[in-house]
Amino acid sequence: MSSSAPRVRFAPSPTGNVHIGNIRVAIFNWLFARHHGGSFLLRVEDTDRERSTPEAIATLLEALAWLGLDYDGEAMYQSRQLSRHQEAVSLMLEKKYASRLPGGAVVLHLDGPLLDPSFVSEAREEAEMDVSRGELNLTSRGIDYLTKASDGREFHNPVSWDALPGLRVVLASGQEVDGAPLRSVESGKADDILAGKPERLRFRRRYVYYHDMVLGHLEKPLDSIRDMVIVRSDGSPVFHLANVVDDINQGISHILRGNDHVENTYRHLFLFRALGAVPPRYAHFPMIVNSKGKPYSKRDGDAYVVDFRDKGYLPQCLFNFLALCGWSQEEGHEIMDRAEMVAAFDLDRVSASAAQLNLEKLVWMNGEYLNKIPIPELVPLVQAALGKAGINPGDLDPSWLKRLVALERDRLKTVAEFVANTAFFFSDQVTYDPKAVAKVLAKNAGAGFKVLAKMTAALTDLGVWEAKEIEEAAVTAVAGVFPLPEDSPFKMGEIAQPLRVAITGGLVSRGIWESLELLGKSKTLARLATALAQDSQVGKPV
RNA sequence: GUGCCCAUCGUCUAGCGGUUAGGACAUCAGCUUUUCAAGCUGACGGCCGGGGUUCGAUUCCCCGUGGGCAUGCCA
Repeated sequence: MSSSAPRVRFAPSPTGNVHIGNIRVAIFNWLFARHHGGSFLLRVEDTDRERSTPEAIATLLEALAWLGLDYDGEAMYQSRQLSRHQEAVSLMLEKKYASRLPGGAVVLHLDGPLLDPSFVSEAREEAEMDVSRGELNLTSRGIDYLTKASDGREFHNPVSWDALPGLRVVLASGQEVDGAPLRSVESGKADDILAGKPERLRFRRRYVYYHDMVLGHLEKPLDSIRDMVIVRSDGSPVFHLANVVDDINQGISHILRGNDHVENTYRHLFLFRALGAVPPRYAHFPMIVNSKGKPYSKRDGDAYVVDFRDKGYLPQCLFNFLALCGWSQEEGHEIMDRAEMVAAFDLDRVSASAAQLNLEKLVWMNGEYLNKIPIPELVPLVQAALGKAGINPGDLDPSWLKRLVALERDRLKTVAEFVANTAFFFSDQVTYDPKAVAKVLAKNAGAGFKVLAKMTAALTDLGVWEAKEIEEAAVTAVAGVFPLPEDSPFKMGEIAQPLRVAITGGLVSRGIWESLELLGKSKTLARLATALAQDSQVGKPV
């Protein structure tokens, strides 16, 4: 094991949308590299010509940049590595590790010298294989037997002789015979055995194994791993080949990826061996599943990185949240900036079980981030969100917008929410919530309307249009005194709420006096008039 | 069919043989309040089942069960 700085990579295939499960893998790779002072490389696996468009690649790079996942050096493009892939195939063909099938495809045989003791065990315990469900055929390198699944599908199971040490065959008669003659068909004894209808094969099991930095010691019976096609009939390299060759060429020391690749690992080990390379160390992360506990599919639209951006989540928050999906600290620290995460990141603390996204917690966390973000940082985000909502931020007075952002920020959960919360500032067409009108204005024979009527004159005459003055004028006009005494027949809610409904149309907003100040005198008065005009509607549904 | 992986409150998780099983989000209640929130305080809520091993299992082993993945000339 080398003690030099690790080199890890993120190797997505650009499909036009970056899934959060993938981006979390990128985050873990990035964290691992930065924690150890290593390199985080990017490899774009763009061999799927149809899906790998320049736009798809741009989307990918944009997502990485948005989350601050800076990669070291130039990105490698898999589609440009074809000659390297071909060289690798020639080498394996030449060394007889692989052979060309009649159709032109190339297959790597997991037997012979490739069974390196560093990842393939010696024969161990006795094992048995049921071959009674289908026919048993002999091949040049081993056997091939058929199995049938309950749904009727048939599976070919080619197994090399090397995977069946000490082979014995149990015949239909119950008799157990030496399986060695099967290897030398010429002896004629193989026919005898096959004629005896083999039911079970007995042998001593060998295992392919490796140490996973998350899952621990992992192994899989050699007889359950099939030879692998590395080049298709049309001459193109398959994923496994390209992936491994590129990893070798990029000098990757640690492969950190999703759980769904565990099975591939057992086979990739052979590829590294066949190419004379030392395999990297591996770590496999659990998957992220949807609210039903199932893996995200293309239909779970919520799961794309851009969706989270569009919904108004902060990149630093999504980064933090995703990092916490499967990784945790013993002390339970959750809100962490990048430096803290880099310092604390440790594969030993990565969970092995699947994580379901707790979207409500993401909203909460985004609020935590938003409440602390400096105003100057939030303003541009708000401007973008407003722009998307059809409000030209260029038309707004910058200092006014700054004050509005300051007013909103403390309780904001997402940037997108800002637009909804402040809609009444940007449109004179106030939409009255019927329930709010009924509850606050119309109730008690229009008590709310009366309150509005009382304060209208006072506000009209008000000279200094600032929150404090507005409050004083309004309260005095309604209650006759200011500040409101404890024993006043008026509650603050009875004064503020009608005003809030009149101005915003609803029951919820930030501080009403501050809101009025920002809205301005003339608009405030205009809305009071509009609201008062609804008085004739009392008793009717609005 | 075969193989591999996983399993603690509703969700994310801490726990690495002995704990009143801890925290966060959500929920509920109380306080506070200028509505709604926020905030504060508290409550509710969990070791998938069965066998072992052990003086003692959430923890270790085995068997189930459930979920996921693989078994592609997809990536």
